[in-house]
Amino acid sequence: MNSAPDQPALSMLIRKLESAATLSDAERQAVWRLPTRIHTLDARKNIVSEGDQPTHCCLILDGWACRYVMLREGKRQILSFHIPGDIPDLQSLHIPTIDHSLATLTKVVVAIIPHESLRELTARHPGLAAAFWRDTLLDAAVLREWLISTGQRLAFEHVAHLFCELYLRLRSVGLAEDHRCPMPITQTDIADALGLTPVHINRVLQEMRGRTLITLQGRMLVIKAWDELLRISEFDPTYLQLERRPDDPTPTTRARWNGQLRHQRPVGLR
Amino acid sequence: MNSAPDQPALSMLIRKLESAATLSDAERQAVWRLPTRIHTLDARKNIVSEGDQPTHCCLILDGWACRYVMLREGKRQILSFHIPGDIPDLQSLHIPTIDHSLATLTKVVVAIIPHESLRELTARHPGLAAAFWRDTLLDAAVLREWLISTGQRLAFEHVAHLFCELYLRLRSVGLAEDHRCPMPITQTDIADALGLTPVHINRVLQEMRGRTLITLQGRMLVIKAWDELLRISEFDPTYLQLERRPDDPTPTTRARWNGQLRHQRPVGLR
DNA sequence: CGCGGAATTGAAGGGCTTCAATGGTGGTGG
DNA sequence: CCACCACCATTGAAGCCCTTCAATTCCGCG
Repeated sequence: MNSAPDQPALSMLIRKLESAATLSDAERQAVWRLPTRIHTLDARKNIVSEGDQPTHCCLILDGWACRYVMLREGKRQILSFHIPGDIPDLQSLHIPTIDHSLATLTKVVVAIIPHESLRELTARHPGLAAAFWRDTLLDAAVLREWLISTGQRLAFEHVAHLFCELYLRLRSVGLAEDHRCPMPITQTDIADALGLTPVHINRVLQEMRGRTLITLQGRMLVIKAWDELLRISEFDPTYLQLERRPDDPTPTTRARWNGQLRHQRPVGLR
Repeated sequence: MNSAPDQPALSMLIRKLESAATLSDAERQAVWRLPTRIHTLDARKNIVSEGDQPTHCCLILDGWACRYVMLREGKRQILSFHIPGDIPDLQSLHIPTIDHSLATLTKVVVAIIPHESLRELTARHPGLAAAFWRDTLLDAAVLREWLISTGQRLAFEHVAHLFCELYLRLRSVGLAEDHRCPMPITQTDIADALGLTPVHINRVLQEMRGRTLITLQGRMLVIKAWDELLRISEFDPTYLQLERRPDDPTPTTRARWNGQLRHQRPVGLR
């Protein structure tokens, strides 16, 4: 682990914050003055552990990380995957004791920012506070979609949904294109994220390959049938709040059924 | 549906915000000046629908609500339950298009607050912005715990965990005591929240009654074996960030296994 | 008192798990 | 540069948790 001052970290942060709001010059410069330290971490090391009371947040500059908890009998639930541009522990700014662990999946480069500085920054600049707040809200939106998948989708649909999400998130930070993206995680990681077993994930991937939906080898995912994958997983990108591109799925045709299809009414609906 | 000016609504809001932070007099008075309108809604009506772009937030004053989405074939996933004191659509303040519906489960009384007023309030008072932000972070913490349950726990454990959570949340706003609380939802609602079928929920409840863990009748839950329910569900209240009481489970004895129990290391751990 | 939603029960089946073993592969060191 | 060795991926068989389908009973409410 080394540490040094840095600027690219802050330009990545500013790009992130400006993805939704437009920052004033004063705000941008205030971010620019944030003190950061760069750290490089090996793969599969905890960044923050459950029960910790962090004094810093970390901005991922390179590599993948994940939130997770361990349960009895060694069961692990991965709660989220994090890629460059993410601030996975931003919440620790307002919730002192962290209720899950944060760990690297690959070798990771992070920028460390003191809570103190972020508190001062957001207190002085409401626009920045809103931008950071929004970032944690998007994080929750992804979490909701994971709950939907885990609760309602079959393993095949769930894996498809995860791949769609990760591809779009990676593309939005310039790390994917042409339906190809890095996928530097194991089948066991995917299993623990989806609440399934590695054995079953393996069988699902076999079938995806067999149906020529994807290829996945050498830590690289290629989606060969994007539209099909979207359809199978009922993927609607609205929750990611990304700018749309020509070949993207149209948020207006959200593949969810808003009709009354159960024998009991589906909670209200008008 | 009726509507009228109100003050009890704001006192409930202030109590909520002060549960963590301490507000200054100026902040408290600023909240006090928020314009609110009171509405009464029938049971099982949508408050906000997926795709809407709300211009107001709603503070629940009485009754229960839930977030949910509909999937193909009439499948429904409930994403959260909401009780008095909650602001289930606070996120709409910074995420324009809502990606799920919000509906009443019982007859509900809400206070409606314009986004405009909340934006002005949080822009002027960073402490209040932080308090509202924190509220959405706690919401996400509950969501994470639901994902853990759905991904890793058996139906029996999952139901137990839900009951523990709801009891503590209700008690924290004065709506429960002595291990008894209202539970005005159907077994189908529980099933859709847990990603299970009503039939199976019914069987789980049968067994819970048979083992004298709970009684559940007339929309009232009585937990007859609190400690046992905590143990079974590996319930750790840390994520709720509530003040502790004498008979509460101790956050320090979090029942999660932080040892290395898998044949592959559980992501890091130093 | 009768209606409709909710709860309950039984039987059969399916998606996924568990257990156990084998095959593959990338990274490291000699 | 190649060989070794964890770790990861893959495969098969048996079993279980939960689902599906279909009645039937219970219960709150007008």
